[in-house]
Amino acid sequence: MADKRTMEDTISDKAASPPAAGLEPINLRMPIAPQVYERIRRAIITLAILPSEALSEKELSLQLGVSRTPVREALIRLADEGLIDILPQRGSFVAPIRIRDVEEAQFIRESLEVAVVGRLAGQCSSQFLIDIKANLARQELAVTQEDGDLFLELDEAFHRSFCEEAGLSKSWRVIQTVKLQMDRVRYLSLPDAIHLRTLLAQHWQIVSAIEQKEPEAARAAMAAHLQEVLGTAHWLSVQRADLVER
Amino acid sequence: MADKRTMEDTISDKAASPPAAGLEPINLRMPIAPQVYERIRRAIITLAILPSEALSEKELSLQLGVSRTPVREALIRLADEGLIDILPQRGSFVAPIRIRDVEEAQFIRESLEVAVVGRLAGQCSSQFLIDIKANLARQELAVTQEDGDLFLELDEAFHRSFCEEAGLSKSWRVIQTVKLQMDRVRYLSLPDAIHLRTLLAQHWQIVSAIEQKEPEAARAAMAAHLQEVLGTAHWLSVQRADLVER
DNA sequence: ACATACATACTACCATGGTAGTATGTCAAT
DNA sequence: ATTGACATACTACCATGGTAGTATGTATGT
Repeated sequence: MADKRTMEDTISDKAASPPAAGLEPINLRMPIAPQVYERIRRAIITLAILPSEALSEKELSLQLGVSRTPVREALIRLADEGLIDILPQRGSFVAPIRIRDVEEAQFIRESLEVAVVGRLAGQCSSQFLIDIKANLARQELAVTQEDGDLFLELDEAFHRSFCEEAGLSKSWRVIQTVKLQMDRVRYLSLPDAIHLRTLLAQHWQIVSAIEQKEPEAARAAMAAHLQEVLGTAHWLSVQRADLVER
Repeated sequence: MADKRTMEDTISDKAASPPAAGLEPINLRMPIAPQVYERIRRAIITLAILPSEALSEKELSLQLGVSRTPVREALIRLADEGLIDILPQRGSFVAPIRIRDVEEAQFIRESLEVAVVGRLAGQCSSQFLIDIKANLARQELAVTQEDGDLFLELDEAFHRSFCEEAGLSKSWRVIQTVKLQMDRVRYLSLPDAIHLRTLLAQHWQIVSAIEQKEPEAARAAMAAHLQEVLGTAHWLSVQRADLVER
């Protein structure tokens, strides 16, 4: 028992953890718990695991080829962040997409990120403007190539860079956490290329306002941009009522 | 082994978990992990455990009379919230009071709570105004009696009630989490009765602005109120440089 | 005096087994 | 058909032992 990471480098094929239903395998040479968290989070966000689906410590640990402890820790953290509902002694379940939760997540994110760009419009480095325009150029490409996943990645970096430039790393963590509630909605609306064009245009407006050093304009542009997701959420709540809980 | 909660109701005095250095004993009939979290959190906030002090899973589990598992889970959560630094394979330590972290926590809290009262000034129930004035009356008493702990408790309820009235429970959780970074500062400044009078006056201004349905006034009053803590933080960083890290 | 190897004593991390609690199906009694 | 008792199969929760990794003191070699 407890072989852990010894002799594991020898590529043993005995009990070579099953295909793992869409979960990529774990690297046993690095801290396991964060990897498990990341795998499950991605699976939920990309709807590889659907809302209300049951997750059990035991089953996940078998699929991932690790023990139940790191799985349990990952589930606790995901429950903290509202992606999972843990019912004591009953089971853990992927949280449904609650329209109410998406709205509040949006409120929190808007409050914070509007304040962040307000600061940035007052003072930011010229290098920051160069870097973020480079990012926007890549977003252009992603949109024309209709590469939704790439756009999502660049969008994440776009928003994160505001917090980084302002020296507000903890703020980004909060945003990132509440954003999880919207990410499933965003993922569902990805295929819509027209929608992506809209988002990109809004990104440009935000950057312009910052460059012109107009805090109020920047705040307004960011608020308008972030409120986009509310529209798609309501749209999905009728279009995909099977996934979204009113 | 693994006696858990069986035969534990018989008041056995064998190995009756030591005095526990200021940590109140655990009720083994209720979920243990949350209780452990709460005990350690309180001990850190009230500076019963000082910044940079080492915490070990094993020692805490012995003091509290529980196993290492719930202790470990509590420490992970506290690390998530920034009250503890976990250095893998080295140890866990109470996070120092970093002036930088206090400032960012203040930024996050202000951004959120200003937005909340802005909403409330637009629309709130009359019952809410009655309840919150009752709270303020009790705050008056706490101040005149110089009962700092009671004031802190009422202050917490005061701020929480805004989020509750607005139906923003998740927002309160975020505020509560970042507030942890300031709580140690607030705790240090408690004995100052004059300071408490100032805070109470600010509370009244906020409520008045809401009652008059003046969102901008309410936002400004809340912002001014929440910025108070920054002053005391900087004051403490020279007065108690032993506790506060610049 | 000053590096360098090594034993020792910690730590967090992970694996694993046992326990109470909950849901559900089965079957008898009404 | 309904209800209630009970066996069964789960679950999350907790206790505990083993492992690699890190720090530190202590000799040993230069």
